[in-house]
Amino acid sequence: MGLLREPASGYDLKAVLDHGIGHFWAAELSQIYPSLKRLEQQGLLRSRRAASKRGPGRIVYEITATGRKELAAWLRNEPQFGDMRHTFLAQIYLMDELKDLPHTLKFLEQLRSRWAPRLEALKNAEKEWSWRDPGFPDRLSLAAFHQHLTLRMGQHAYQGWLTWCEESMRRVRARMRKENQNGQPVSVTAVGAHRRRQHRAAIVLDSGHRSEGR
Amino acid sequence: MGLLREPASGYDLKAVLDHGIGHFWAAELSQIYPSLKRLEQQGLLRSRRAASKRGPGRIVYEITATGRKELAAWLRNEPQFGDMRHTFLAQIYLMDELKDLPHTLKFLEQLRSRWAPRLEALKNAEKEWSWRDPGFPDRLSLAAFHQHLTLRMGQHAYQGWLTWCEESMRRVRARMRKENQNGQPVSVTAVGAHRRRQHRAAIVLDSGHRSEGR
DNA sequence: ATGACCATGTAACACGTTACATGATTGT
DNA sequence: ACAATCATGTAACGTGTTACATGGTCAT
Repeated sequence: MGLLREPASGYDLKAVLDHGIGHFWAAELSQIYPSLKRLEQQGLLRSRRAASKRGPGRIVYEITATGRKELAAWLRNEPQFGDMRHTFLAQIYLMDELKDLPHTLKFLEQLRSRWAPRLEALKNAEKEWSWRDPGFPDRLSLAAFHQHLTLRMGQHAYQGWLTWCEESMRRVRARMRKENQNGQPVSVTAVGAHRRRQHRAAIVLDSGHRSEGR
Repeated sequence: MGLLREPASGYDLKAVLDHGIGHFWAAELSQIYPSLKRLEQQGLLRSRRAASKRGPGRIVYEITATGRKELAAWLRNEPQFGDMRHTFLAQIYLMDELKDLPHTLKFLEQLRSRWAPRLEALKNAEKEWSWRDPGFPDRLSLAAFHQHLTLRMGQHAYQGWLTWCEESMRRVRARMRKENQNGQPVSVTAVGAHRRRQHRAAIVLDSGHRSEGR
């Protein structure tokens, strides 16, 4: 709920989630539909039937007064931080196991080629917005203003990651050059040996071998 | 698994997760222990008993040859991206509902005061590392090199978020000034008056009500 | 003696995903 | 005819969290 201050069906919601705010929230239809039903039963949403051009009848939900109260209370809560379990970082963390810097480099390139287009997409979204909205950056409606804040967050996040990617790729390349010159692997100090004993947990394998994270 | 290239107990693992690499991976003991057992049964880990100064006997696990093969295979997979469900962004996205820019500002301050110390912690970790390791940035062991990459990622990520925080706070303040000039209502909220109920109110659907993200 | 830390585990529950199931309409 | 899109749902499964259960050692 919360997206339902304007009426929408479960299907609509999925579209918003995928295209509008995909960079910080996602959900599957199989999760959305039961949730809508439960929230309606709790009196936080109300629904009505509506026709549809193609396909079966839609069920359009909207937030109730009670729902708004709940929503406001939730918004006044302290910020809630998710768990950020960045699997690809765990992969890099352990990637020395492969002793294969070219692979590390390739891996970083893959990260870049995922994020770069997403950053572009967010920038384009902003640009298009600025065209169609006359009071773009400074005279947005309150709702649009808050939405724009989250859009900017996405940009800063992707930008940071991409900067890191470039830095890392430079460093990996430098290290590869050095290895080639010496003809020797570089390892001098076993950092893990003194204080920074860092091990990597079972969790990595628990997460299974799925190749794509959305 | 994967952290177990050097032997460690479940308890050790938890400590590493919390202190060493908390910025991209977390797990609870109640998840770790069963996982270790299962992975041992699958032949990916082996265990032995060990004494402990305080408390009961430890069970120390270590990766097997089979486990290393699995690990290498996993590392050669494509990067796996988690879902990044940033609840706090959803809160901001919907925060226009409150019509209370001072609250938005306070919220952003809370974000900053969470991230700023974490960025500092990562910078300090790097600085201490540079002291105790003579070949710090350029002559690290292969393992340490990869670990350092992930450390840098944490820094870039927090840095990006903080930059966004500052930008956003500037914009919110500017908007507040403008509202004051125009004589438009700046909703006055009794800051202390709200009870901080734990809410399962959920933004879009029902994201739970965890108050802290680690 | 009290609390902090070491150390291992189980049970119930919440959450999310994939796969399955159904069926209409529109464009090629 | 076939694929894509609209539209709603259920079932099985896997993973992760909280709460519960147990008990030893060390410092104050």
